Amino acid sequence: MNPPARSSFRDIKAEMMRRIATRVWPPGALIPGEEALAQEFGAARATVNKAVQELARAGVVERKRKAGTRVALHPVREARLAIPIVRREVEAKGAAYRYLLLERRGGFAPEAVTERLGLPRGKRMLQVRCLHLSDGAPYQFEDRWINADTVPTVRNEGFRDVGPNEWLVENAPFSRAEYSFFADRASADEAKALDVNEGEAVLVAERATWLLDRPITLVRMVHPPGHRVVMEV
Amino acid sequence: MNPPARSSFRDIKAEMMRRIATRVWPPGALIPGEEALAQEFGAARATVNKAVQELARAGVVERKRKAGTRVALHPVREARLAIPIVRREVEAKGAAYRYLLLERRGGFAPEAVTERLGLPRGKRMLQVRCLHLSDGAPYQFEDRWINADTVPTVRNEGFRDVGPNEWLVENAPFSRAEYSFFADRASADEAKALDVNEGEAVLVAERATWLLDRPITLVRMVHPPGHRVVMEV
DNA sequence: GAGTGGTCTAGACCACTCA
DNA sequence: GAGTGGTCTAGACCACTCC
Repeated sequence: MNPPARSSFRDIKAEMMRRIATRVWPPGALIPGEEALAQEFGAARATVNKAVQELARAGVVERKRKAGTRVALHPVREARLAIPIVRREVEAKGAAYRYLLLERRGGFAPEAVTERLGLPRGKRMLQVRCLHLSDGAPYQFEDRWINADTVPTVRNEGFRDVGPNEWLVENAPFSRAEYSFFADRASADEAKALDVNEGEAVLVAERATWLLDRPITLVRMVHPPGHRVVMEV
Repeated sequence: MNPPARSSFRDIKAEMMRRIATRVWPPGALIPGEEALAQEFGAARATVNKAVQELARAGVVERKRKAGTRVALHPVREARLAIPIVRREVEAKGAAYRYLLLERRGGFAPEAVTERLGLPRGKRMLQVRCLHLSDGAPYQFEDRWINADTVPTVRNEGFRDVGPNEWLVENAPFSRAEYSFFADRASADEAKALDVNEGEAVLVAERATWLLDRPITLVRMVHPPGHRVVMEV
């Protein structure tokens, strides 16, 4: 008769989840309004609102003003990937991390780089190539172009002891990023650095970042064959 | 003097973001309590709370009772990837989708499959191999093993017109999934299906799903060279 | 013990959108 | 125009955790 005398928004959320999972509220169904739910659960509307908003954020329901809240027909599953600093990624696996600077030089960025970042052709940028090792074995080869206009202090950084990845996280927060994965064949340089055969299938992660509208960096991170990127769902 | 006369939690969040980005509140710093912020912004504490909670969820700040709220030292950036049905993925790009069943058969699953799913060796499963095309070109080759014990109705489904991906989404909700990416060389079968050379570098997505503790399916999805998985950050 | 965040309430006004 | 969700307020109690 009188369910939980006290309902927290978690209880309400859980009960709603249950009704959706057991098809008491089937996909596409219109569920009661916040006012009605508040009354049913004996809670304030704000409490119900918090519960339903979390369900909406998770993609379980869809909300529209005036139209009400519906159970999502095709719940959009979302995979999440934490993007740590490489050092932490290696250390999290219990392995010893080592960093090796291969090259640091200023020069004209290739058109592929400037175009990707929205910079003019022939722009001078800073290029850093380095290697990250896990227990002595190559873990990631990093080839990065940095826009010194956006991060002026980078001119004074040698990247001899600390990698550009870690340095940028501390010194150049980004507001926007584009991140993508693809498979590629290892170039001669990459093969040599990773100690694999040229042309081997490698996983490449590419990341471009901006601070507001100013491009910061474009990086190509190459992992040796067999490397897996694992995501949480 | 008096900034926004009316502060929404978005304004408050934005202003706090700005202070963190511009190092008014540097990494590791303790920021004012909710009460103080509420007074400063001329808002109720609940409003400030909502703003700060969103920053905490985004990993920008870390909160602890009694200890207060600190700017995160190493903001854990998170990339998100929507996992749509392949058909929708293709159609979203404005291309014409086509599905082609290559093979559907029952048989003993390889040990690699049963082990990955936590099933006994020599388990009989249903194997489905199919191809997804985008504007007539191979888009994804799918090689899937399904556990009919968890999804009995799958025995009556021929997968001639609708792909197992789409069918499972409608008929077998999963509660847990493991999702990973890696680069591989195209096998003979895969190369033939995707119309590329054998040994070419291909991007492989692998997904295993369970309903509670019962394994549902393990699928290997192979994309032709050049395919990019783009993530939001 | 005391301070801070976590949550709840009751009431209110607003904004969007459907009819 | 009217209904629904979005947000805000002022006040309150609680739970966790540091000291």
